Amino acid sequence: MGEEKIKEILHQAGLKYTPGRAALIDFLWRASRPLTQEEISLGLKESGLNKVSIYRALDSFLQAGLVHRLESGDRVWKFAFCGCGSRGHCHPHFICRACGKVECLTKVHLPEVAASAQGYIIEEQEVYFKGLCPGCS
Amino acid sequence: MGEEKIKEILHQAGLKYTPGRAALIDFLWRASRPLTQEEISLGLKESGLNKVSIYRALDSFLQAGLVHRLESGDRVWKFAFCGCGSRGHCHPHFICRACGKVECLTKVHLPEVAASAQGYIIEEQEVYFKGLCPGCS
DNA sequence: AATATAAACGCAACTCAATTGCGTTTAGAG
DNA sequence: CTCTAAACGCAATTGAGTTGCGTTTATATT
Repeated sequence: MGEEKIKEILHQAGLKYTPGRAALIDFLWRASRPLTQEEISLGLKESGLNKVSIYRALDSFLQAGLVHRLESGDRVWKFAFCGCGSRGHCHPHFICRACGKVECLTKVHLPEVAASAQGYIIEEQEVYFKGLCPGCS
Repeated sequence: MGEEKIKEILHQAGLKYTPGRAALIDFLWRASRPLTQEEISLGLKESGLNKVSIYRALDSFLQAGLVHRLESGDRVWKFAFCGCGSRGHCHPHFICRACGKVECLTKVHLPEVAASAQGYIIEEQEVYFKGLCPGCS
């Protein structure tokens, strides 16, 4: 992602531009799938961004709606850059039980579920498919 | 739940009948919603079942398909007794962002999603609705 | 009923992702 | 250039969940 675009995104979110955060956004954007802090740390090794700083940056991105955060069954947060803007997850995710990787199924259309039972206010919806990915099946 | 019924369930699962496990199954069955280990410990205080024993019993129940296990966004396992038999979750769950409680939406019908993209083998499906429950809205 | 044995249990110690505290550095507005 | 709040790094802490290990107990078999 271009530096100018990243500056614009951070500015619009009310966050400061720093080399670490720019590298983080670019890395998430290029991955185009949810990543753990560990995966991010490995990928940004040369940038030297601290583990705590990564978590804090991701938290502020989350609050600003720049990323989605999800658990995929192993009690580890995964973060994905997402430009859809909605607070709820805009697309389902596929979790491979063999390699553990998570993918965004941006092309899968989710039908509307009329779950507006009495008194329930539904703000977000998350859908997970679990099984084997093409590489593992 | 009756003692005979519990004995039958445990026997069918190849597990021994113990007072602790019987109390655990009955408690989960009466709750009819996913509970954390902490909630279970509080509810079974008088039974004195140890935290580790609860986790180990729940794990064996999980393997036997007697319970479902899910994460509801706070990195804490929740376990629910479920007689549906399927390994995948047979119904969606509602998570209240205010009180944190999770409910099984057994009455909500999930439409089939044709997500059988090339190479993906889908074994389970989990659907979460997040928002406010009747008590918190 | 007695015995054998594998499962279940309790306690203490451990793991590890995530968070907190705190002092230092830096971005960016004025 | 200066000032201030945001961002950062390091070390210590938290807490759900797990592991090791010795003891107890359910239950099948003699």
